[in-house]
Amino acid sequence: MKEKIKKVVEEAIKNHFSFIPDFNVEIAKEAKFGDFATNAAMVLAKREKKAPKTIANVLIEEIKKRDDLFEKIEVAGPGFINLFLKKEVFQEYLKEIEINKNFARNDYYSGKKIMVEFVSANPTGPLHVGHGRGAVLGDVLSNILAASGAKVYREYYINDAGTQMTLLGESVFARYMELFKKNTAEFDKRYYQGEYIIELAQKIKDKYGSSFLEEDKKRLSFFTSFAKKEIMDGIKKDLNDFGVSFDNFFSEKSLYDKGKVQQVLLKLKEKGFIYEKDGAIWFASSQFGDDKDRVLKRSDGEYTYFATDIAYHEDKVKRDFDILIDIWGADHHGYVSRLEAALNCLGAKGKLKVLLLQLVNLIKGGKPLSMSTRAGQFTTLREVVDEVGKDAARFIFLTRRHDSPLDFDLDLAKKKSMDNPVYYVQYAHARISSINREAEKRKISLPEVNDIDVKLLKEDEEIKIIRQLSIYPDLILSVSKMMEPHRLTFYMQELSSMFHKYYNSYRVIQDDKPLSIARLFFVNQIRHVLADCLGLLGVSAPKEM
RNA sequence: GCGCCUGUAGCUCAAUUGGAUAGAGCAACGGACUUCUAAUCCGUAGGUUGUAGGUUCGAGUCCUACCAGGCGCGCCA
Repeated sequence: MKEKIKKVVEEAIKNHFSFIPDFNVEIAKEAKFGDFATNAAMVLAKREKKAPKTIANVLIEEIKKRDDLFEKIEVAGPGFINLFLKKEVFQEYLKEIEINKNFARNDYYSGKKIMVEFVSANPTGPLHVGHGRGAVLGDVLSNILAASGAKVYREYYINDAGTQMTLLGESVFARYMELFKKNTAEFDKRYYQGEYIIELAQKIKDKYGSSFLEEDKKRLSFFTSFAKKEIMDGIKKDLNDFGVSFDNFFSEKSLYDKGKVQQVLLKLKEKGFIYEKDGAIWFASSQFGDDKDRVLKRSDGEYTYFATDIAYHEDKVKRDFDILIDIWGADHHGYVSRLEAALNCLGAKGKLKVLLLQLVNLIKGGKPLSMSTRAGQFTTLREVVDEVGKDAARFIFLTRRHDSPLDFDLDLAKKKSMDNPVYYVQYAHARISSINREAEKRKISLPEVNDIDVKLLKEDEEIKIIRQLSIYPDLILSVSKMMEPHRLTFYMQELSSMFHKYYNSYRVIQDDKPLSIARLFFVNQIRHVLADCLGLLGVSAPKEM
């Protein structure tokens, strides 16, 4: 609806001025300011060197000439144009929601291929809550971009090469030896400490017995790959149970196996941005906006993580993606500029968009729980999901902007009351479903759309709710532009609140049958929007609670 | 020391991306179920938006400096 009004204003401007400025149409804060308001006149005022109110009056005349959407148009305050829509515009809008199943979709990213790379946790242990936040952000963002016409590809990058993997193998091996009482020394502090390492060792013992006690060159690589596969399977299961799926799991190791790392270094060298110093190989990233140059190959001959990451991102570019979205923990933010530098050098400037995730603090009994993967005292994603449920976990992860820290209150997430936003929203959906059941009981069913008398929906609350419904498509558009899915949860809380209020003041099913039908139709459009939005969030829309 | 993020009601957070009188929930108190689900709703209170300047018709939002907190600054990942 906002977009529609924006076009109307734009037409009016076109007719009188040679220039179309960047202006806003927004929902009015108060009833006396109408339904929507635009700042177009104020923005134009500067360029035209005229008073905003003069310009506003010109625009109003233009709008009135060509459109009959409006009941009243006024100039107010410093030069806002307040637009009062005719009630029937809103009333008719309900039919659009009902008929056009794609009413909340847009084509902003149409024709664009977008990769969203997220989670990408090292296969050295189970996912913790921080990964869960990234998983939901990536998953929902992907849904929204797809709703805006993009062809979205979800990928998980597996860091299955390098020292961490060796350490993982060694950790399991040490536990294995312990099971045979062969290792009297204390368990190395560098090793992964978690309980799951012992379980993996036990698994190997159960399956292969003592066959690894003898010295064997391939022994360690077996432990590494066994642990990696087991852990990765666990991660995939956790993600699956959390409603998060991927199109592809991309292996870092495969980059080495296919020689991609060497290739990309060669490419950078040909461009002349590689040099040797102190026995190491450096990339001149400072020439592309980074603070300083970075090492790609250490003096001991090992490639750095940065080197493989360049190779990986080059691979993404080659796969023809228009936009590359990476979701990282905020502790990696120092890494953004060097990767951007690399992509600039490779001719993919501006394609990368990194979203940084701040920490999740788990709160229980009013106190924070601390966590650290290495120390083995973390709360896993699975534990949280088992405790509060998938719906609550997903929803709460999206109640904050990604770059602000999130306090996740486990007690609150389980509470079945109005302070729990998940239930509040789901309850609205369930209540409408319940109204439907009551209607069915009384043999009231909805006729063809055109046989519904929407003019009966004339209460202020009804119009206000329809107005809120009408900006839902605009919300989807703006969320996909800004890449801020958390706005959806706020929108739904607001819409749910409006519905609950309405429910308490008006009866839907009653003696007046035409009115009952109109209102039944009305609340079901609320339900449609709630269900659509919950669907994008991957949260269920229950019919009863 | 340098860089990034954050700072809004007692608490947790919003604020349509520069718009009109900065809004919700929690916590406190009072009220509403013989009714389509009370997991709901209604009413009462709370503010120098960390501080000081600046930009303009207009600043919580943009710029500068400072204060406080978090994170990062390796030939680690």
